[in-house]
Amino acid sequence: MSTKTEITTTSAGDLEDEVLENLQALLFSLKGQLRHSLGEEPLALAPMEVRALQFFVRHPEASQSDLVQHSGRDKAQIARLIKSLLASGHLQASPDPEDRRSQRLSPTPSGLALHRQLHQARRQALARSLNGLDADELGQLLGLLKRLRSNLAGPASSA
Amino acid sequence: MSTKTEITTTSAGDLEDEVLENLQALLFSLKGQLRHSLGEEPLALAPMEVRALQFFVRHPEASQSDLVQHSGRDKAQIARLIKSLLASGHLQASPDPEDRRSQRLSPTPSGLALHRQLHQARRQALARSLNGLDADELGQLLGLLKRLRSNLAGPASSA
DNA sequence: TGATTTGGTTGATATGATCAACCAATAATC
DNA sequence: GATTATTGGTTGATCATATCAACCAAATCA
Repeated sequence: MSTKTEITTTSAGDLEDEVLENLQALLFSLKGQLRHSLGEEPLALAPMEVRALQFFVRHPEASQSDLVQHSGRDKAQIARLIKSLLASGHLQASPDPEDRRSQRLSPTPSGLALHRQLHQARRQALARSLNGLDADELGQLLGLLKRLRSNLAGPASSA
Repeated sequence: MSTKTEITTTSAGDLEDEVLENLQALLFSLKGQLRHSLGEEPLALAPMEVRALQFFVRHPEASQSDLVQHSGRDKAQIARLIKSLLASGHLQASPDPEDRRSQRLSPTPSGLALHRQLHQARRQALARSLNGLDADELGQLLGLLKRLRSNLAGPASSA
């Protein structure tokens, strides 16, 4: 496997650049692969809806703002995702007894069923990309990714 | 499959799931960080335009379809990116002597200058996320990412 | 009580991405 | 050489993702 990519003509920082590009390319491919595994037939849910649903499967009775915090996404986006999931009947809402502004969200049976199905398919796609990695390497990868994330988690520099 | 490590607490696939989520979250944060580093002031170029420009800095005189192949993106998207870069004067086109349908694209001086500037800022953002990783770990990460990518590179299963 | 914060909604808009239809030049075939 | 298929590129339509700002009403603080 002579990944002689290039003759390290310039500076060492190019390695870092490569990390970025590989991350981007990998996620792009993975996205395609997911779509492929999940939806030969037109899938009912957009990817972000799937992820939102997943969150409420894992954290039933959570609120909308819980998801906002957990995901870091804009609350407007989350609001629309949830609206759509409620409309499609994959999520159900019950009033929060402690705060009348807010609702507690949980998957409906059909939401759960769909989630299980999607989960399966996602595993397949994922497994394909992780093919050939042993547990050690998987752990390494995960550890590295988490470190990168935590490096960024702090204050946004001057903000 | 080498299903030798079945003893895990929940199921082994959860680790894989975590990889996906960390990838997605990392790239999301990185995107935000990039925007932060690059454009306190409203940046002239959209992220994908930056990447397209980068390609032609690295491969001057390449054609539009070269970028399509290299990036795996839809040719319509590429066409619009290039159109915009030509309009903003960061790319210039010269006719391909061997094929009158196609043009050879290169960065203009201003394109080059902008690219250098963006490259700097990107390095900063990137450096932040890679903070604390030594060369070894960086190499590991890169190697792992490339392996994942190549796992997906093949034919899309049955399609 | 009034001021501020918080949970959520909505509108506007930019970007990213995909699909399909199409044109013109080229390459392939007979 | 005429016919056909392929290729490089363009355009339109449409969807998904994302961000920002304005806003409302319930909740909390002072």
